Amino acid sequence: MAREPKLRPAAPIGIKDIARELGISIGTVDRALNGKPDISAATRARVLDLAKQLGYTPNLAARYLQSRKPVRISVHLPHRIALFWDALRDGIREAAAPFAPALDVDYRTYPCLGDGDIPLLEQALADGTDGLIIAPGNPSALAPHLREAARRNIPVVCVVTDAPDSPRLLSVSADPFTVGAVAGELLGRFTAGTGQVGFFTGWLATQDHADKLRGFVSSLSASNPGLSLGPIIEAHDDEREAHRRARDVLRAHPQLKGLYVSTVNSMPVLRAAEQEGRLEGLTVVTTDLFPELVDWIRTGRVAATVYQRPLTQGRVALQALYQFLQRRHRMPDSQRVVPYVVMRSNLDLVLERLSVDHRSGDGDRMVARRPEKRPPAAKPRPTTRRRTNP
Amino acid sequence: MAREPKLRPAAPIGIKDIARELGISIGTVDRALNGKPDISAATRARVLDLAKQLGYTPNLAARYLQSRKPVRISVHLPHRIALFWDALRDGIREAAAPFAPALDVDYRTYPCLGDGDIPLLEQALADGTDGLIIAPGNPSALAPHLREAARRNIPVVCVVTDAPDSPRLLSVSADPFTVGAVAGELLGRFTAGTGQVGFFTGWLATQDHADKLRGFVSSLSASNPGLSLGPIIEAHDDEREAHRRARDVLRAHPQLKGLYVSTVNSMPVLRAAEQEGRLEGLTVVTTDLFPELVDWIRTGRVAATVYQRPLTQGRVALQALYQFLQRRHRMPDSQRVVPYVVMRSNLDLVLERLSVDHRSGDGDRMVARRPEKRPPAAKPRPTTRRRTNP
DNA sequence: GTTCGCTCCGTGAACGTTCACGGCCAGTTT
DNA sequence: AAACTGGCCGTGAACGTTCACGGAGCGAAC
Repeated sequence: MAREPKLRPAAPIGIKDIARELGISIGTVDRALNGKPDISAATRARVLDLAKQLGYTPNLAARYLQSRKPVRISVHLPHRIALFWDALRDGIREAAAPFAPALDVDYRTYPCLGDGDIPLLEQALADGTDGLIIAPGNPSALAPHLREAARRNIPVVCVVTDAPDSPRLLSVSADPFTVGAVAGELLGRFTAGTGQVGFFTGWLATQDHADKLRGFVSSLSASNPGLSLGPIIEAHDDEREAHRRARDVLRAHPQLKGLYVSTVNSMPVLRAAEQEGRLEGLTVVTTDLFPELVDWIRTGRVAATVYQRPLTQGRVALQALYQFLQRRHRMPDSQRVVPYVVMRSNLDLVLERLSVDHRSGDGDRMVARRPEKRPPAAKPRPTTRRRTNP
Repeated sequence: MAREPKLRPAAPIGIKDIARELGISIGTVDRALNGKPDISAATRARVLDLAKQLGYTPNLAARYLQSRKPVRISVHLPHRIALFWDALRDGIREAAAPFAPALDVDYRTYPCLGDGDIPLLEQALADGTDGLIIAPGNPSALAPHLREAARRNIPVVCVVTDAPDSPRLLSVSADPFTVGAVAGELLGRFTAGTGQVGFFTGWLATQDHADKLRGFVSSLSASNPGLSLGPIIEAHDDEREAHRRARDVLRAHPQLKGLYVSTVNSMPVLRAAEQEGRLEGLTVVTTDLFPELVDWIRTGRVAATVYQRPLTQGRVALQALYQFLQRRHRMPDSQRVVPYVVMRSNLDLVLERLSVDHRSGDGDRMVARRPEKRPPAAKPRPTTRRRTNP
């Protein structure tokens, strides 16, 4: 354990080792390994065999040094809701940075989920790209193009949403069932007594939203037998509709104990509850995080929000894709991100992490907006320190 | 937007561009840039100037290709508590994998936090290492060695614990104040009515534990004015002592409403509560996650646990260190990881992530132990899918 | 004046790949 | 028989660095 001169990994075997062993030239080995023409099937097989047997792994440094074209990854994401998708793009950017300049990511944006992604995908396939990161809004319409990508050996990673019936390398998402289940458990444990809770969603026909509802139901009464699911409201991503329906529902259910707003934009519902003077008696849990919500959490009007961590989703997606492109490493085909439970006590920490990722850009997205007004639960200050245990 | 042949980044300038510009040889430029001897101060300055002016960045691929010695990072972590530190090591391993074989991590283990790390550090400095990841158990005793490392330009990253008064590149930790605050908020919101809650810790003299207490206090009554902090128990990381003290405290405080166990090993306290028949009336929040705890959460006997995410801490630490070693990129000197709130509803998802990281090894750490007995809240099954919104 | 030593600098060979080029040998066409 | 074709393969130059070697210049010691 003391000296041990850290024995060299015995010079990993390279292309020329294979050539020497087989008595052929390195050019031929190159052709065999990279699936190029101008080589007989027999020698190709021999090379491939020996390469596998010897455990050959290409030296990526040398490869990049030679043909200095970087790996190209196309990222196709919607514009709306900007805050969410921008964070996702940031996560990708952050994860891609260490690999520059061997990796070249280009971002393309289309207006709205499921609307305009197909032409972009066609174009990327035409222009030639090495890998794709997309958010399939309409999996069935996308399917033929994904099959085409698979045929051409272009790996595709799905983020946030999934296209489970199409060929794709893997999908990254905050498991919607768990997101709903966490919201249900929080609401169940936060709310004392008996009664009903309301569930706001976008479209129930949407897979993700339906999963959230199932998760929510599965844990709500398990956590608090006194609670049951009351009204289920589809807001259709429309501010005015959401506000109107929220108001109506609150009036129709004066006994409502809690709300789970699972749509991206929870503000209309929150404002309606406030205007109806119902906030006192309601426990509210929302989804995701945006500037307007920060203050509601800080003041406790929203008890908690379940954050789907777009930044992390982006990072995981890019890393998985790049690892596959470089060394054909294949991860489990469903990477599920653990959602954050964000409450008043950890809000600042979450926001800190969010703003940190903006060294390169605009910088003022979530945090700067609300300076240091409410002292966010006393900053830690140094005291005596001795030893520490996790 | 359509054609755009993705203009090449105009061939990043290299060592020979500088040489040509200055009318000297690449060997000299190399000596200047890498601080080697055998070069006059004048030419060195000229080269350094021009390099900065031209924005020269070394081609890492070429560098690695040539002098194929990898970057060496030494990781010094305790053995106990194995589960926690092993997970941390796994996080490092996982993050280091993409950079192999240009990165060579060697792990050294000492028995217990703060006990035996110093000789290891001395040895690593003597053997020559490019960077260090450590968990400073006793910052003041470590200080001179950290200064020595700084003098030799060897960057040091602290994980889990910190040595804020010594020079170090940065520290990664789950902010203990927030960990305590989250526990306090959960306990406050989970517990109805009025009364006292107990706080179990290791040593209050420990910085981290004291911070957790402060965080806990700051959010407990803010979340539930009816609750106040009752007994504070130091268990000194001793199973028997913890069990005995827990029993005594429970008997002395028959009205206790809740418990927060902030020590690594919460089992003695939990078992004492069970034996005393007090579990029904107690809301229990713990810290971190280990196999024995899984069942307690699943059955609801433990309401939630605040998980400090050693895996993520390891990943962040390694990435920060490697980025600094390669390109001198410097991140904020305090990387704070957002702790997970783990409850019954997301327990399986967290465990899934944990077990996934064991492709390479033993594999059966947390998950395999408890197969599929209790159906963990209905797996999602496919239904109709149309479009999706985050 | 030769030898030695020292400082500073240029030279060229690696490192593991990729790729364009050209060569050889079969078989087929003029 | 010469010329052409196409399949298969070897050759060698790059890619941007690092590093060992050696040489030019210059002053000091013999």
